Order: sequence, then C-alpha cells, then structure tokens
Amino acid sequence: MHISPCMDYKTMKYASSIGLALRKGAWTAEEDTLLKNCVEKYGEGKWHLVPLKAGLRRCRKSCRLRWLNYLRPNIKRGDFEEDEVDLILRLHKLLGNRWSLIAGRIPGRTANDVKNYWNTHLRSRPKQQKKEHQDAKSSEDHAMVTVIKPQPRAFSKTLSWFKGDNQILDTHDDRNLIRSSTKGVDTNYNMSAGVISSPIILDDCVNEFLELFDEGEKAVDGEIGWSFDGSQIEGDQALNVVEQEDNENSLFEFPTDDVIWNLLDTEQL
DNA sequence: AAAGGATTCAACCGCCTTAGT
DNA sequence: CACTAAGGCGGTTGAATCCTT
Repeated sequence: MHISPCMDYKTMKYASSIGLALRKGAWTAEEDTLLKNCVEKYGEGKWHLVPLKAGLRRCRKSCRLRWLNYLRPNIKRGDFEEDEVDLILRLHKLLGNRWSLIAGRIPGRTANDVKNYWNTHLRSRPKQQKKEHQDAKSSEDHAMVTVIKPQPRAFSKTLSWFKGDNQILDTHDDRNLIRSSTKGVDTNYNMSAGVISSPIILDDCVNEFLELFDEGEKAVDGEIGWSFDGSQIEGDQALNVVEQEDNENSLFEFPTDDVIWNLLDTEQL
C-alpha cells in the first residue's frame, strides 16, 4: 500500500485518524463501481467529498481523474480514426499542447487520450514526413503533383479581421507573411500564390477564434460530425464531403476548415 | 521458448488559477 | 490584500504489453 502524496492535508489527517492510508496505483473494479455509483448519485463536482461519499480510500484528484478518463459515459475507446487524427493535427497546430481544449473538440476522447496519442504517434511525425518527402523526392525524377490539403482559400482583404482594430502592419514579400495585431497580440497569415492560409492565431486570440468556431458549428449543425452535447451524429449528414481534384474522398472530409473559412467569408462586406 | 528492448497508456505529480474568507 | 482550498491542467512516470532477436 502506497501513501499518496497528492492527498490534501485534511484528508490525510482524517485518513490517519481512522487508521487508513489512501490507495494509489491501478483502480480495481470494485473501486470503479463505488466511484461510478457515487457520481451517478450526487453528480460531478465536489471532488473533495467524493472519497467520503463513495467510501473510497483515494484522493480527490485520483477520483476526478479516474472518472474523467475512464468511467465517464460516452468515452470512446480504441484506435483514433483518420478524421480524429486530422483534427488533432490541425488543432495542435492552432493551440499547441493545450490538450483539454483539443480534446474538447473531439467527442469521446479525453485530454489524456489525445496527449498520449500525440506523444506516441504524432510527435515525431514531422520528422518522418520530412524524411518520407525527401525519399520520395530522390526516387522521383519527374515532376509531381503536390496536393496541399486543406486547400487554402482566398478571402477579401476587406474582411473585418483586417480592418477596425486590426491593422495590417506589414507585408513581407520575401516570406509571404501578413501580420495583423489586436490587443498587442500578433496574428500571422501566410500568403502564397495570392491566397491566404489558415491563420496562426496566438494566445488571447485563441479563445476568440474558438468562440467563432463554436458559432460556426452552431450555424451548420447537422453538417458537422457531432452535436454540442458531445454525441456523434451518424450517417451521411455527419460529413460534408469535399471532393478533391483526384475525385477521391480525401482524408479531409471532416469539414472543420470549411466551416471556419465559410464563416470568415461571411464576414466579407 | 526466453530475454530484452520498445511501445503504450493509466495514473501520478506539481504547478497554476480561481473562489471563498 | 493575504491566505487557503479546490479544481484543473500539462508533463512525466512506470507497469503492462507487444515486438524482435
């Protein structure tokens, strides 16, 4: 039996006063049942009371974590699907290691799942991709078609993001970069071949961007792959399939970017 | 079949933020 | 304003499992 250092002082005092030490390590089926029954009876939250109410010799954090990562209903198990991986890659590019935010947009997946998946499958991917790219380049002498997905979409520079409080600070012709700034936070747009790619939104802008994202989801509810209670929408309506030039249903059937960019387009004046 | 290295993922740890006093 | 406790998060660990030799 281990003593958990994560226990609170009062909990520790109480536990020792009744001759108990808090458990740590793998959860047993019995503990799971106790925790599940407790949360179903009293609801989520008040985690400091859960060990007492459930009769568990676990600290509040351990209970919370076990519920969130394992016992909560609608948790999806098994391998990540292509659209989920795609979404993780995109959101990570946007948000960095903010796993709870990323997981919040992938129904049934927990922050721990996403983090573990990233660390085990995706973290070294850029290197691999670079290597694969170099290998392909060296083995392929002829010109090849490069499909860049998602396809960048042009939008008007009259877009309000570029007006009002935002200012186009400068345009780096050499780097194809446009920077704008709101509240002292830079937002970068990579320009290439006359179109503007996904914005690299930094820090405070992330929340605004996600709110915008949510509004977009509400606006097109039925096309997006899940509803806001976290449940998955089944059937054809769950996907807004974008046919690529090669007439294949691509990895990017998931319509995230379309939603965002359609939304952005609606801001054109 | 066995040993040992690699991988996976549940769980822990410590820090930060927030709310209450 | 300072302090305390709870909630929440990302980073890390280590046991279990898988894979290779």
